[in-house]
Parts: sequence; structure tokens; C-alpha cells
Amino acid sequence: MPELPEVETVRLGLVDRVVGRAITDLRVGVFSGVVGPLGVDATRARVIRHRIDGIRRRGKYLFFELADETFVMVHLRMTGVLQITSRSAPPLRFEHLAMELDDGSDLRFADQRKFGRVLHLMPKEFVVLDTAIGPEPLGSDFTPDLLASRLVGRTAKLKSTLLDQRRVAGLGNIYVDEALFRAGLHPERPAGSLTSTETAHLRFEIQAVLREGLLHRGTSFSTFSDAYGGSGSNQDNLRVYGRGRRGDPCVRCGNPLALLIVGGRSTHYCPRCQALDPQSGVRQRGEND
DNA sequence: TGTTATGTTGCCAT
DNA sequence: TATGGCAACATAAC
Repeated sequence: MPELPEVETVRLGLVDRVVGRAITDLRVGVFSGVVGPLGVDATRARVIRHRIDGIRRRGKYLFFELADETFVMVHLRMTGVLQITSRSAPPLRFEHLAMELDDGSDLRFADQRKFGRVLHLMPKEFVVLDTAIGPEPLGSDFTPDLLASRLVGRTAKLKSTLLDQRRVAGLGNIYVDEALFRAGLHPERPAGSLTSTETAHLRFEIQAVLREGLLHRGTSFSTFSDAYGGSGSNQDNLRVYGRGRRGDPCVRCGNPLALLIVGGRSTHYCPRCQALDPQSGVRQRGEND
């Protein structure tokens, strides 16, 4: 569930409650794999007694900066949840880990599908990961030229390329489908085939859908919730995601939306507004509306 | 009751 | 290196 807007919503909800607090203990449940190969005891030894100086987000990754310049990385993957609770609150459903903070609160991690991770990283490990992740799409440097440079020469499908976190950070299945619809681009276009006009349009719509998602505190279907267990409302603003299967009418042209599998992912789009061949006789988006 | 789908990513084969 | 397929897991919905 969590893509960039959801992860940022979680971060914003945590900052005031967590920054400046020290970690006094680490509790891990039966699924010890949540802390990765380092293991529970070593992870605990590395985090306790350290103060949290800040929370950074890169793409869909969260990094809690500890006072010794190491990091606790959290990735929610599909169904992860991070929440602030009181120490005495009952366990969350699927709770795997809790960081006990020095003000009597807990920072808890839960994950139904056990894909998510909470890993302690040394400074060097942080740099390696940070460097491998592509540019932030909401950063001021995410210009049309920068996006073009990430797509040029690629023969892979546009959607698959946008989902590759090394090319651009933070996009997932929902926001990619929404951005491609708004930009009028077919998800299976070769990524390197876009004109500079199409690339500029795509950059604009990527930023638009992410900002809208952020404004609505994320898209909540079954499992996404913020740091306090609250839901976002962006699901009410989606134009194509989840609608292809039902063949709902396109909000732009009225023709039925369709479902396609691209790179193994369900892909919702409008075959008319997002033609694979731009010469198919359909007026292109942006010409007159 | 069985089958299928799910917002992510890493590993493996080509 | 670039690309594509699939597994990791638990549950909900059909």
C-alpha cells in the first residue's frame, strides 16, 4: 500500500512524537526476521540508549537518524504499519516489533504479510542504499530533463521503468497508473520512446498525483493507516486505479477503462486516452482541454 | 471450499 | 547490464 505519499504521511505523523526521544529498549515478537540478518540481540545492542535526531524519507524508505550517526531503516513493503502507542496499549494486529521510547511511548511496527523490515544500518550502509535510490520526484531538481535522463535509452515498458526505484523514487502501482492516465501515456510504451513534450507532461502529472495523495494523507484501501491508525482519503480521488477490472467509464472520454498486466502488475488504463500508437486518430490529451 | 488478487522488492534466469 | 518472471506471506473476496 504505502507509496511515497503514504510513507511521507507516516513520517509527518511521527516526527513530533519521536524526534528527541531516546530508545530505551527493543522488543521483537516471534517473527525475528523483521530485523534482518543482524538478528535481534545485535540490533537491540546497536539501538538502545541512542537518541533519535530526525526522520528522513527517501522514496518509500524511512530512516530514523540516531545520535551516533547510524540509522534505523523501516520499509513497509505491502502491508507494514508504523504507529505510536502508549507502552501499555494492547499489541497491534500482526505486531512484530516495538521500540520503547524514553517518554513512555512505543514506536511499533506491524505487518500482516511479513515483507516489511526494520533494519539497523551503519553510516556506510545508509550511503550505499541512499545512492542506489533514484531521484525524489517532488524534489526541486526533478526537472523534465532529469526525468528524461532516467528514461533515455530504455527499451523496457514505461510503467515498469517508473516502478523501478533506482530510476525514480517512491512511485508504486497506484500512483504510476494515475500519472500515466493523466499524461495520456500507454503503460507499455518503451520508456525511451517519449518525446520531450511527453516527458515534460509526465513529470508534471507525477508531481500532481503525488501532491494530491499527500494532501489527502494517502490512499487507504484495506490496510494503510498513519502513525495514529488514521486513514487517508485519496482513494476517493483516483481516476483509474481499481476501475479497469470493472470497466468503469473513463472520466475523460466515457469509454470503458481496461485492465492489463504489465510486469506482473495489474494495470488500469483507458485504451482510448492512452493509446499505444499516438497516430491512432484519437485527439491527444492537452490539445484542447 | 478452492482460486485469485493485493499497495513491494529481491533473486534468479536469460 | 537490461529485462522479465516469480516468490516471499497472510488474508479477503469471489
